[in-house]
Amino acid sequence: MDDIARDTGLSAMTVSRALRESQSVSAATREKVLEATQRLGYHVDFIARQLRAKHAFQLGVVVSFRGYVGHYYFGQIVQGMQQVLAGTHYHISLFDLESEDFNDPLKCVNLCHQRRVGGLVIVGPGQKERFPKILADLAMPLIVVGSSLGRQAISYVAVDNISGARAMTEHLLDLGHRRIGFIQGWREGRDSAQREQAFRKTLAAHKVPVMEQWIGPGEYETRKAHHLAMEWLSRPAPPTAIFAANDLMAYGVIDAARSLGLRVPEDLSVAGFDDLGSSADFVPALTTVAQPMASLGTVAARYLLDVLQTNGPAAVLHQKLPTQLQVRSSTAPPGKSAVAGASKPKRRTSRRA
Amino acid sequence: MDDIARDTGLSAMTVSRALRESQSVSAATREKVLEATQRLGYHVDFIARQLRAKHAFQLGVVVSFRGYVGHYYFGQIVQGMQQVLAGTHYHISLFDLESEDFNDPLKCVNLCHQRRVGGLVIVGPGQKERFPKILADLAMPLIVVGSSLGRQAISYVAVDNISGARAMTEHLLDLGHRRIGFIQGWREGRDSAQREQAFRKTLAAHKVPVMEQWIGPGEYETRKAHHLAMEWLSRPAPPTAIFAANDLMAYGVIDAARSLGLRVPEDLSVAGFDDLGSSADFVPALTTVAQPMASLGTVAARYLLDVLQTNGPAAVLHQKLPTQLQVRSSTAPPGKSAVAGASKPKRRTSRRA
DNA sequence: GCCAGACTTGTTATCGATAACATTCATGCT
DNA sequence: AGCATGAATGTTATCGATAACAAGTCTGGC
Repeated sequence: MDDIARDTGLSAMTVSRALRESQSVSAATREKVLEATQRLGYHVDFIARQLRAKHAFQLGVVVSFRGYVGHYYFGQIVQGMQQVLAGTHYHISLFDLESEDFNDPLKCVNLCHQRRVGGLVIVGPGQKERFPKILADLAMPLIVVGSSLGRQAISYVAVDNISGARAMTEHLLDLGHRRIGFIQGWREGRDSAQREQAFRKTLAAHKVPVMEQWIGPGEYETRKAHHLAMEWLSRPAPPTAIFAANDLMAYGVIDAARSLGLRVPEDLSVAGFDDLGSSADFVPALTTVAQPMASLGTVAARYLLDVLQTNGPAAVLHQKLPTQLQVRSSTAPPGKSAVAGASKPKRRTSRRA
Repeated sequence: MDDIARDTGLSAMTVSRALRESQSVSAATREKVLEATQRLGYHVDFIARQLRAKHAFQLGVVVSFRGYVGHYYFGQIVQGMQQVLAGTHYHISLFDLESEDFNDPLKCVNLCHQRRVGGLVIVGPGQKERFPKILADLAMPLIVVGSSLGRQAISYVAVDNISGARAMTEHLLDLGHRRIGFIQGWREGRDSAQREQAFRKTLAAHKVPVMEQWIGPGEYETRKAHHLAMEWLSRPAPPTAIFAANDLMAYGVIDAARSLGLRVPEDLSVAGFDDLGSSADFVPALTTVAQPMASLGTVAARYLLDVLQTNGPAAVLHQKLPTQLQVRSSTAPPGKSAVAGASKPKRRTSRRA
């Protein structure tokens, strides 16, 4: 600030230049300025810089606080973003979908302009329908994370549910399973539907019949999946494998199997989707499809930064990140005994962790 | 902006006033201004307002992205903060403990001044040692969330581990348990130590001997607790109840009991600490100590807002929030059979959810 | 009829950094 | 010598909102 200028006998302008540009300031002057800056403990005021630059060096993350911030994924995504932003001047600002009323495009625009947010990351399910219209009003780089939006002119980065579910289904088929159940997630979200479709198509491609009685809703909830699995497994001739649309439901299935005296994976193979942090430590360790959540954040942040730097017309990014099949201890070839039903008691063995 | 002023034939000042103050502007004028504001799609520029007000209407959340953002609690705390901030103009900005180098007090001050952060919320373990010094340099309201700092002149809000662990221990004693194990969390953190101390003291107060062989380290990890419980439970005369310092470890204990053919809670009572979202849905539903994580955020945000509004010298807040005992299905009076050991197979019953 | 006091609106200066333009000074060329 | 060139620095204006102060208007009371 002016103190530095006075201290060094220079003008504020020169100080400003010395602190930013490498050209057009003599080495001796820069030296002096830097020294004084250190000594007086000066630091640029971002707000003022932002006002002049019409730019706040901020990326907004729009998220449902009520429904999603407590979620495991949210932190992962933010962490991925931060990795990209660490080297830059950019920061992350959180916007609450509920309290800000992002349903109203006008308010949304207001807020972003008010805060001079450089770009927006929309996180979480259920946003896809309303954001197209908002974007039209919003001359702002924007990317939706976690939902694939189809062919719309909005950028998104999502996880490739289809290849992930296909890989898992093939894994179960390769093990020899032919009687496979599938537990669905939310009906509203596209993710679960894609996983289910991939499951069905992969079975069909391998000429394995799809058993409609073993496809049912679990809403991504442990408890609902538990109930469903109890039903399936306590009837005669139950499935030999169950593929749940997320890990939490897989936990529920495993628990149901146990309370019926079935061993996992000997009597029933169970597969999930997500690879939650706890899934590797679960007993038995869960076979699942790992979602690259941090990478979602990384890609989103990098995209916005790119767009902001080129400041040309924003290229639309439609990216699906590959999943990774994590084969652990909850899946195995089907045992002969399982066909007989669930009532027969078995000897219990300790499981590999 | 000026457009509004021109449109309404008023001065920018009057427009500014009409949009903020309820006094000192005539109703007719305000009407006109608001109408024009709507029509022209105007919105105040926060950056400019901030520059003038020397104040950014932001609370910084300092958190270890690497270690804590993915954690379940983080979202809860942020959610709690947002509840308080929803009615205000304040927003949440995230600062990464790692990439910002908050170890260096100078850099920390710089950053906060640069961003004009109004107050700081420090989240996560392990901050207590270094922040005192930083605070001295930092003329900024600050509160540490989740760690009790003892008698230092830094505000904190934390969970009352001691009363929580005492309540749980008394619950187990009330049920009739006398052979109770305890699984510790991280050695470094104070939380686990406090829970353990409360456990020991409560036993002592009830003249129940503390069994050192049934107190062991679990590091808050499911798997480690699983191993430890396997060891304890496969020996003769095992404990009839195990109190784990967090829920994840309780899951591990329940799993260990099951793989040894023990029923929970009939043969072994298991208690946790945290009340994770999944714990109520776990089968059996977990008896645990609920931590008011969202309240931590709420209290922290409210404290900072208070301090910022009074702008007098900040009163130091040392608050411990009460926990709540959640009695569910994983604890019960000790069965007679448990004393005999773990090898005898039992009939399996379905459990209450 | 005139003025105190309340009410409403306008003017100027400011927050701090910096873009755009102006100025100074030294060097090298004809 | 005289002037063009360019490097280094200084001046002014600006981003947009608003605090502080100024001024104008209206009311009622003497």
